[in-house]
Amino acid sequence: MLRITKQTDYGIVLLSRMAAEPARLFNAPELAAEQGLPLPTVSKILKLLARDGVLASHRGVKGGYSLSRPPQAISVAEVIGSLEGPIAMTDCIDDSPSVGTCQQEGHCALQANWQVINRAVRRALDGITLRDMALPLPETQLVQLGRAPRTSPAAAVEAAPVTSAP
Amino acid sequence: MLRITKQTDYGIVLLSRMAAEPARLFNAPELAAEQGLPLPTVSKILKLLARDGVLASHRGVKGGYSLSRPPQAISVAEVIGSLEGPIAMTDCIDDSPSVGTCQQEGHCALQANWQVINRAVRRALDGITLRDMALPLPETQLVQLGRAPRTSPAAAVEAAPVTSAP
DNA sequence: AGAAACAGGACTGGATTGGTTCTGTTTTAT
DNA sequence: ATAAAACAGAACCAATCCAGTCCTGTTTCT
Repeated sequence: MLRITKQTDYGIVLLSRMAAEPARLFNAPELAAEQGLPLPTVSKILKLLARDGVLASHRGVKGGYSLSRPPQAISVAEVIGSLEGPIAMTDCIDDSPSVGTCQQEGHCALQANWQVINRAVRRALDGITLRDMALPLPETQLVQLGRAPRTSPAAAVEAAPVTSAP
Repeated sequence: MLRITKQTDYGIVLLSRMAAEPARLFNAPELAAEQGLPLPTVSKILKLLARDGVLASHRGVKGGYSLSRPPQAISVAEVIGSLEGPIAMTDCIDDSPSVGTCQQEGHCALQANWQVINRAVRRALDGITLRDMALPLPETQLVQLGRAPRTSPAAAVEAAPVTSAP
């Protein structure tokens, strides 16, 4: 339905993994190997997330990335916004509420409509946080389910009350 | 944030216009001229919407398209689904609830996560109908606002209760 | 000092989209 | 009956965008 770039897809994967151990420091090679993704791509994604304040970066030989905030304080909307760019659903719509800067007259009379749609989608995505995406179970219980703890299972997320915004 | 193709953008524009006069029959050249869009593109979009049952088509020299249902019975989700294709937000996710057909092991453990996101977005878009997008005012009142009735204003949509799903 | 990691670019092959065009088929009007 | 107007469906090309890589810094730990 609505398309998302692979970058964003990977980003959610990586962040979901990190949200499972929110305090830990991860570095790019480690995450790339663990998730089976190419290192340059992982690196690129993490850089973007760090630039936009989703991740905190630590340079140097023992450096890496960590979540800048607790998982429940990072929304999927913010992640998508970071990786997908601030491009709204259609060209001339931005976050700016100033209407009337567009050339296409008859067409852009619908700006307000798209803002309504955008707002509804954003609200939906704001209601989902990394805590909902991460495994809500400690690793010991994961092993009980017969899964290796190196993957981010997200098995019980199905029943998470994600749509009930706070 | 979430990207939408220009086709879908135009589609919403056209349908919003049509929703202002739900019973009327519009033909492609007319809509193209009125909205200032190229005819072949408009034609293509209307064809897609007709194929998926959003529009009813009437062939012949006095033919054209009309909404297949009242505006409040056509959701933005359906329109986007028709024009954007049934492609979910990420590759391996479809409407089918059958999980486990994907190759990428560690990666696609997050299927359930994306389904949560998809469902939230879909619910948000399901709550917005063409009635919300169309001008809720008759043309007489539009003229009072100093606008020519040939454009779809969507001025008062701002306050529409779109996010309160039924 | 050297190695390991992040920062920030530029760059390229490939996929996707935007938009057009062409050949039908149906219906109305002359 | 025939021509014109409109939809149906498919093929097609150019331009854009994305995925993924690579390169040159800069920072920090050993």
